[in-house]
Amino acid sequence: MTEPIVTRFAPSPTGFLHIGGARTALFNWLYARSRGGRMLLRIEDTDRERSTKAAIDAILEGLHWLGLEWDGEAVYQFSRAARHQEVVQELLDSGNAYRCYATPAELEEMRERARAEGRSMRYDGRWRDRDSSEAPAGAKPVIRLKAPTAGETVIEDQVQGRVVWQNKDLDDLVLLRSDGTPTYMLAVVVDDHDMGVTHIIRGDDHLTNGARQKQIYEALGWPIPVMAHIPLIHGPDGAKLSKRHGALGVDAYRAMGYLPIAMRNYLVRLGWAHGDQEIFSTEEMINAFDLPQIGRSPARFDFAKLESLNGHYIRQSKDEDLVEEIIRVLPHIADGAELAAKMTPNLKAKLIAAMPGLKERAKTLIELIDGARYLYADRPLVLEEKAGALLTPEARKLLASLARELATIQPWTAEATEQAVRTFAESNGVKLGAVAQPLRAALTGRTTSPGIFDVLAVLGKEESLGRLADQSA
RNA sequence: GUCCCCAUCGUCUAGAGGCCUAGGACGGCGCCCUCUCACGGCGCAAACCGGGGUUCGAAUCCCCGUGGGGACGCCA
Repeated sequence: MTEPIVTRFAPSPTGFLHIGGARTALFNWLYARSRGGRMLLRIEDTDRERSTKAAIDAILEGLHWLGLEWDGEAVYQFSRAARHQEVVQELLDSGNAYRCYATPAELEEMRERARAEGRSMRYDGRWRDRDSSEAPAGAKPVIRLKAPTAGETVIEDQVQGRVVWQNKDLDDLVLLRSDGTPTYMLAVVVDDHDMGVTHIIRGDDHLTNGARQKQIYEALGWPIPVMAHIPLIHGPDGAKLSKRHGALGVDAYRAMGYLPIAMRNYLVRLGWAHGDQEIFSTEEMINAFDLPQIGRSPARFDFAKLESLNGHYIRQSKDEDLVEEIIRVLPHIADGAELAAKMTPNLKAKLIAAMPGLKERAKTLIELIDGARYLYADRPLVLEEKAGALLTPEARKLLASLARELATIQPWTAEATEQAVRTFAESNGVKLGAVAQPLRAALTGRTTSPGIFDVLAVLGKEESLGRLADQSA
């Protein structure tokens, strides 16, 4: 038997869980689930200045919402500082690390000069072979890795393939800051090792870090995890994702009315494909997912496709489930409280009854809520501009006489009302649309509602006639 | 500047030397369905970045160019 797979998602809580992070989490989750392994969660909060509780909560909640559950307790990196320092001492003892007394100003000047002379801006190793006794009195050193200066560092990446760096191009990175706290580069290696992580799947902005981290693993004599660096997601314009396009927190996508299952389906197809298949159930995704099939070029974020997928899943959802989703999203959207306050069992039943007619034409939960407005809006109904235009004096007269016709209908069904309206239009010598459209406007206040016969059925005889009376008076 | 990665329709992608007059999906356009809007059905337009090789044969392999992207912090 092969060893169990352990993946991890390791966000830094300096902001919300953005779309790229969500995809990274999804890939880690899928990989672990597909091989019967585990996905761990580690919060990289060693930057005390920028890490916030709010960001941690947003990340945790975002993962929950997306249905990406991790295994075990979340690990907080900051709490492991003592262990990190212990490992650095080991490195110091084995001669794989050294104290560097160069000041920030000195380093800044060094980079400045390198830039001016067109050389790479690496640390030049000025304290690599100097003794601490040469240090200025009272100076607090950083600890740097004594990285190899010759040969090469190679990563056999599951996505990128074999990537080679000349060691002379890699400098001696800082392991411990002058205040004694560990840097990200060191903490990641120690934590991944201690947590038993076997596969590191992360954004390809970490590819160079991968090489540097491999040097730390080698200095420590630890086994190196399998790495997979996935391409970043770009905005519609091909540039780095900014707030303007897709770099919103996942909570923003929830607020826009997207379903978790649609998000997962959209995200998994960004940079990954399984033949021509577009729609994946979660189970299918898990079964088909693999690292080498991930493309190496960055993908652009496309709202239109996300929306199309979301529409697909809305249409496919059960009516009851959709109403539950609506209720669940209410606290997260503007004006949601208003509807939430009106959510009686009666309204809920009406919403469920209206779903079949509504879900065919909604791409988001928001559109669904909007389309159902005729069920919960205060009366008198406020008409949309276009709807108002439809209710000409002639149309109102027509509707008034239609109301008298409808009042005689015996079993109030969609079929019966349709028959009555058609007959009415015919006997008045007008097209069905000439009656149906003003009727929709009068009953729903809008022009693009569901089929008017569905509306009549859902509202019921009494309410339908009441509203007709309101608008045709 | 140095190092690294990438390059098929507008977008996501299929394609692992002949199956490609390059396939699917989203978007666009047209037609059908139809009480509106959608859904659904049918159809159309739309791509192998450029140049050299290798080969009987290249979207697929190699090199160069060009164009994108990422990394070069006592941030993560």
